[in-house]
Amino acid sequence: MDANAPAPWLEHLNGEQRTAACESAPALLILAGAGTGKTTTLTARVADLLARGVQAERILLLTFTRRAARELVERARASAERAGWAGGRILGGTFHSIAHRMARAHRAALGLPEGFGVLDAGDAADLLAMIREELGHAGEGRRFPRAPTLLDIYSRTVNSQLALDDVLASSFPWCEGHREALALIFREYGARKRRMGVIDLDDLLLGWRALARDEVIGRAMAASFDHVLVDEYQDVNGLQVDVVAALHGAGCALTAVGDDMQAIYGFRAASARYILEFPSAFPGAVVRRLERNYRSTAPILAVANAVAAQDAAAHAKTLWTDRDGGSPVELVEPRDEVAQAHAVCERVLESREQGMELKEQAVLFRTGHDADLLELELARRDIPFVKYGGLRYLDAAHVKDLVAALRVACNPADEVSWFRLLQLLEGVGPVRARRVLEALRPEPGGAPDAALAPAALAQLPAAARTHGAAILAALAATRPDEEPAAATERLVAAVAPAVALRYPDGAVRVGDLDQLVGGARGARTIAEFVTELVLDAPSSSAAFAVPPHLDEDFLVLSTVHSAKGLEWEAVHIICAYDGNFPADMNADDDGVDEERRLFYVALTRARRRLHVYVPARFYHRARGVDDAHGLGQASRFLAPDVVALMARTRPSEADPPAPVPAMGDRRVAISADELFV
DNA sequence: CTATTAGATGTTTTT
DNA sequence: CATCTAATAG
Repeated sequence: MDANAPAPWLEHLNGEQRTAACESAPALLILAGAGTGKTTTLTARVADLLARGVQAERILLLTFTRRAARELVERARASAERAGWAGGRILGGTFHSIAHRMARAHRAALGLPEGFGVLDAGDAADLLAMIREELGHAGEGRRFPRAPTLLDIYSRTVNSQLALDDVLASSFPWCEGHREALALIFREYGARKRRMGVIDLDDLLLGWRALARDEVIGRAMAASFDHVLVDEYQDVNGLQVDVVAALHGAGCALTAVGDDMQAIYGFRAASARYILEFPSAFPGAVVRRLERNYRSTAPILAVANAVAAQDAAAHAKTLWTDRDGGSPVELVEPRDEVAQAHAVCERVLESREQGMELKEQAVLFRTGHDADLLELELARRDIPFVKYGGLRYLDAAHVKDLVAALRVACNPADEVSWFRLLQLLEGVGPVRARRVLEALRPEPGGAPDAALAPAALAQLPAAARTHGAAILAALAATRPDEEPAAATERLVAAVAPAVALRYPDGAVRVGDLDQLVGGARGARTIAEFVTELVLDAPSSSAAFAVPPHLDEDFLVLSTVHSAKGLEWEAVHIICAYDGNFPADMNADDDGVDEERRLFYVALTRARRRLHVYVPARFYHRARGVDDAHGLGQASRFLAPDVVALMARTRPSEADPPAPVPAMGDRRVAISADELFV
């Protein structure tokens, strides 16, 4: 490539970015600090590959989220098209979604039935809960890990590829006494999944690795790609590295991009170790660094660098910028979380007055919970917002109910979904659900069949028969290969009356379900639609303070984890007190290092304005219950040398005058009519 | 057998 | 607060 006349897709890159984008070594590691143009460089590299004649469909792009995949693929395609390239589709997605694709292509080799289902975390926990109960660990008086904890242990064991003993000793020492019982449960869990014809998220990775390592299949798989590019490599775990290594070993060129300072998924058995060991794991690998930051002002970078410097083990990698000026980072110390919510709102509105759209501002926090009070305050002030992270759409009980129906429709062997669906009916608990299920089996041990409704309905209490009959009829009428939207519509109609009855706010929930019908329109089969929901769960739809219109301006609320890879003009980091940030559940040395990186990620999301809030008092319980509170210590990451770089706003200044709610248009009902209906 | 209640308890982050 | 357990009412 002629350096004097760069190709159009390389024009806007600086020297270090261009070198990285055009590197032709078979293994390349790009160590890219926060805001150094990582995405730009990766995009340019893809465009460059296309220009050099690599076929689009022979490029595999692995990213951490679907959103990132879409963005990268679109940008790369756009710049390649501008350069006159046309045609071909880059294969891009998360490890899990690509793994699913591979599993579908090699279903038989993996011993999976047609239309096999993928359990999300909630389903997996339900299945584990079922086994836990059957094996008699439910009410035996002594403490035994609950289903979500069981899933944590299981998942961590699989993803770290360590023996159960080691995982228990290092991460779940309080469960060590249950070693045998746990092993038994996990074995049964595997057997049950096989019988039900389903796999979980971890199985997707296990399956892909098995395929990639197979003499014949793996070779064919690798032969279909020339280049594999992996984004956010600091957050891969051992399984994912195995997959990538297998492909590379069979001839695919490998590009990894990441920043060890931003490794924040240790709880998922990811480790920055893999990015640091990249050069020795892939001999001959070329390493390129990007250190010039284009995102943030100097004061923000200074704070971020000072926090990063607290990590003794981290690479000395100081970000620099030649942008001068910028307002100092503000450290706000409100009296308590109520005052914090006020302080955030004041600053958000002030920035908006100065022309900064709400969308250009974000509030970041350690846990979804941290934003509770703020959400109330935003709602009170009519400030629209969207919350990412925390509760997901798929976690809502009624959505799970419908998904259970969809799953049963394309896989009658899925007993966990049957179980859930049946308990939606009035007067049906675990015992009756089980009896109905037995009545639905054509023969003992066989898969339940919705067509056997008459016998099953006899097991239901009278009140549940109408709804039960409607649901079973809708299931019996549904074919697995049917148009997903039509099937979803029918099932929603059948399930809706039961949902409306089951939940206090039933009407709202039914409305939610109708929205799913629209979502089904894009998918080819029901099974595919459900899998899409699992692998790319829409983030909470319920978190709107005002009705959502996508073109409307709204403030972004997000966990730091969900904010990864994103940036805003102004960032507000709330609840930065010790015990929360770092979380004291993560207080061992490795844990604190990871929390520090998390804090670093939060700091480096900001372009021009950054505010860090440390409430002096915080409540142990969300609100109202009692007055128990702790005295907040500022996060240990806000060490004196860090604070010295910030502008402090003391409590008295941080506390706005007591809020005066607008009372002008309020109405208070004094009628007692509702008592006499 | 299920629904309802009271009381205890735990409690992140995500594909 | 949400979720689970145990005890009791229907």
